[in-house]
Amino acid sequence: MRIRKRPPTHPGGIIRRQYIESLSLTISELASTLGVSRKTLSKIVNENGSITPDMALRLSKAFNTTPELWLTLQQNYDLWQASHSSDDWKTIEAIAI
Amino acid sequence: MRIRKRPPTHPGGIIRRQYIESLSLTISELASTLGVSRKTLSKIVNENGSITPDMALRLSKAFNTTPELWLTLQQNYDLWQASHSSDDWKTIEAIAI
DNA sequence: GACATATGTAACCTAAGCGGTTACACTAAT
DNA sequence: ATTAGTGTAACCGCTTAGGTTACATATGTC
Repeated sequence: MRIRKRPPTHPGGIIRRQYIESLSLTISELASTLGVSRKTLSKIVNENGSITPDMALRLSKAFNTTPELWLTLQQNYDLWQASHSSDDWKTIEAIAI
Repeated sequence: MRIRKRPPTHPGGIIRRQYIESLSLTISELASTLGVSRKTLSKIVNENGSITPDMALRLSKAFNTTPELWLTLQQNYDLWQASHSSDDWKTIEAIAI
């Protein structure tokens, strides 16, 4: 796999820069639009919460994107975190084919 | 988004057909190779468990694939489930751009 | 200055998921 | 009959998502 030195962009940063700041939304407004609590969106935007499949569907409707976009961002982020939080998996031997 | 009538293939089914059956592995053997409990792998193979980022890394080492492959399969599966378990997100209005 | 709004965050709750061990019943092969 | 492999249940601990409520801190606006 490709090795990244720094963590991939957290989806929350993209929501903040590409949508909230660009469109002059407030977190409270957007949370209301998405039908989630202010806390839930705030955690994500501050890169302290995760995009769940349900949230990905909501974002895709609000921003006219695909839900996969958001989940893939989250996936890349989670994968980087997992690969740096333990070394166990590195010693697994490939199964002969 | 594209509409699928039936749920996307669960990653567990692929592990079963493409690896366990094709290579005549046992679940116990593979669990041991992956460094997880038999229960954890069994749940996944029986399509009752999820591929976590950690598990994706383990599978990628054992099968010489990318971890993204496994996570994307799981993502597609989870997304389909989420989109069919509630209709809340369907009524969200797109934000004007 | 007084007030309202937006925000981050903490405390608390419920519900759920993951992963582990142990144990039991079932099946299939030897 | 015995063994190996399996599904699965019961239990544990830990973590997380999401909600509500409440507080302190800005940053406005009148």
